[in-house]
Amino acid sequence: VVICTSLVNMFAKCGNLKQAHKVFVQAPHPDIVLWGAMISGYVHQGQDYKALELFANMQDKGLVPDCFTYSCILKASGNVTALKEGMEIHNQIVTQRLEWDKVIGSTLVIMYMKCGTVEEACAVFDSLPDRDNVLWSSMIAGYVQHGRGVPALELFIRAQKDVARPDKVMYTSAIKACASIGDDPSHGRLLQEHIIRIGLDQDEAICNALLGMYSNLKSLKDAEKIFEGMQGRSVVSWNSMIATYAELEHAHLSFELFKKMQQEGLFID
RNA sequence: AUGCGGAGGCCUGAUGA
Repeated sequence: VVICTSLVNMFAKCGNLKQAHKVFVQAPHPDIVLWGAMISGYVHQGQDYKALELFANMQDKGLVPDCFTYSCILKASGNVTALKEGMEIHNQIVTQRLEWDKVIGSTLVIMYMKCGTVEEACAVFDSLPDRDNVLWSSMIAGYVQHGRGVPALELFIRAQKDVARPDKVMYTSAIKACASIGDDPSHGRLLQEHIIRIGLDQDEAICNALLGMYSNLKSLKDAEKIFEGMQGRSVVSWNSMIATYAELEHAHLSFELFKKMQQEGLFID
């Protein structure tokens, strides 16, 4: 069954769900890990309803979910905004006393945020004693998605004091928060200065996020500065800059950059 | 024993509200 689990995982992650399922149904002595691999596979491939269905089947067979299965299924519930199912699963988690698990905690927050229930997400967040980078950034990103940039930034400030070392993802979440705050670039500039100070200013994801931020803030000059200051520009950065020109009504510059991109021999997708 | 089968947050983009 261990080998089969590994095979299910491999086939599913490669996108071959048929083959994964075939191994899954033939596996001897199916256990919770095997089911977890299959459920995870469906979620990975965006088949969230299939995953929920499988989760129900698993419980009908008398198998008790563990942290891994719960985190997968909460992700699936969030993806399809199945709030009712998500809350039922949450209750079940509490009865099993697994609600303090780190991964469970952040997937609960993500699920509630995706379902539009910010209050529920906050309640979970507040109840957790240990908050890591993932939890904080999930929370910040959730607020941003609901257009609440100011509270998102306030969270970021708290997060910086709470966490040992804020990581890249946390900074990109904070950048997005700044981007979502109207047309006021001051927060964004301060954050950028900080990012330069800690030496993260050549990280590609960070640069792309900053570029996008200045684009949102309609500050073309700043966006160009970021783009030009980048060492390794990927297709993403080019697309970002081209889109920025287009959005800020510089169709000509947008096209010029597109041509330049082709000259540099980059793949256009 | 944070290792030896499965789990969590991040970068641009599509004709449109």
